[in-house]
Amino acid sequence: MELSIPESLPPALRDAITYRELEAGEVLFHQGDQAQVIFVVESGRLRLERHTKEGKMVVLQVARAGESVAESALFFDTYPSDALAEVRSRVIVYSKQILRTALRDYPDLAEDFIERLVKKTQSLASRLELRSVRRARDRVLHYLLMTALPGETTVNFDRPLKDIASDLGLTPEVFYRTLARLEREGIITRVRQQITLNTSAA
Amino acid sequence: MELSIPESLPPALRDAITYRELEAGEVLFHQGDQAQVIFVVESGRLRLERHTKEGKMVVLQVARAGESVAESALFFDTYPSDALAEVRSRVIVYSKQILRTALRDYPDLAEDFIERLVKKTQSLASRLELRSVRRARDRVLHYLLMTALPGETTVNFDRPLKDIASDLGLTPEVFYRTLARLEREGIITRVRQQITLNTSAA
DNA sequence: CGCATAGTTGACTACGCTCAACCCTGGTGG
DNA sequence: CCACCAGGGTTGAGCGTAGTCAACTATGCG
Repeated sequence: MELSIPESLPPALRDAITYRELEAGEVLFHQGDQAQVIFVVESGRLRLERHTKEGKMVVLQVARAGESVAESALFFDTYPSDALAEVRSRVIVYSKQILRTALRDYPDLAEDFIERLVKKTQSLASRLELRSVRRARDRVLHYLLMTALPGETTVNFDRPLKDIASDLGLTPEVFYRTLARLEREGIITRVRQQITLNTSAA
Repeated sequence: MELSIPESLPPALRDAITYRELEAGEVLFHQGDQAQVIFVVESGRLRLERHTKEGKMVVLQVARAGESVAESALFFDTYPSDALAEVRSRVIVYSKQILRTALRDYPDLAEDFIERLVKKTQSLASRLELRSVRRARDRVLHYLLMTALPGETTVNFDRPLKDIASDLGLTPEVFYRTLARLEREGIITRVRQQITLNTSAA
């Protein structure tokens, strides 16, 4: 029983599901909006971001197919961030009240939900760790190492580099420069949107 | 039924509880240690921190009485961070297997656990947002605003300022300087470990 | 073909880090 | 009771590096 697989869900919850299509760039919800529902990405890609009064922006999550979004709505009345589609996307919409009931009635579902949340906290903790690395060069390397699948040395980007830069908390200029420098130093090799780590990375 | 209140727990879980006392500075677990148990702080204060290879450190959480620690052990085999007591502390120790069973058997408990996790993700997201503010002055103000209880304008620190600085991702020197500057500008007032925001903060 | 957006590079600036010196406090022991 | 010490707190000076602004090229996409 998994939140992301409607067919696996109990009837009460399955029947309450609706869907929503989003064009690239379309906003799903805004920070502060009343939160009655939570979402799972069915296809495409959503970006959750927070904006500070000074105009700074942080990417909290990039949600791809199967990932859930706005679980915090279960315990809060409003959404804590903005969410928008980076590409044309389709999301599954779950009623908050019905989901809460289902979580109580179906231990499998609750377990799946808890696992999602635990992984989300892990992911956020990793990003926080990444941000603590000050030098752009080190941060980029750290990022590449954590992003490359275990055993792999190649990272493929399906989004513009400037978006990756903002994930990293760097300006695009600094990110480009840093990649160029790492390539000049022979530490990485770039082919289009694909980056390979050359040295035997620890 | 709350994880942090042993008396409220079902017998199977309540009987499996043990306790551990920690001196100030004592380590509860290290990053990478085998994770068989999770914890709730009964008294005192724990700090969870991650260390990068380059020697940088990030504080992931400061856990006080009632807060849970290392929930991720439920789904991972090892602890993802170090945990140590900042002051003499006492923690409740829960067996991971028994807790998992209890979460399936007791919806109230699962609900409490989910709520804890949701709040933790919120808290991590807030720290990430804080880190995205670059200027020390703005970051400190942001921090003071988010730390002051709603409606209040005063923040009391029960830990050394240098620890707060590291929470903020600033060196102690920069933090001291920034506080001094804000005080000179009349924006805050300091009395010992207590800081008051003067202006009508938005 | 033209426009929008991503990517790239240079030059300058701002600001946080580092190192270093010093003060102040509380605690310890002679 | 004082001397000493350790740690937190504070301030100064100089450096390194990420940010910013700006100009330009490359790459789609209508």
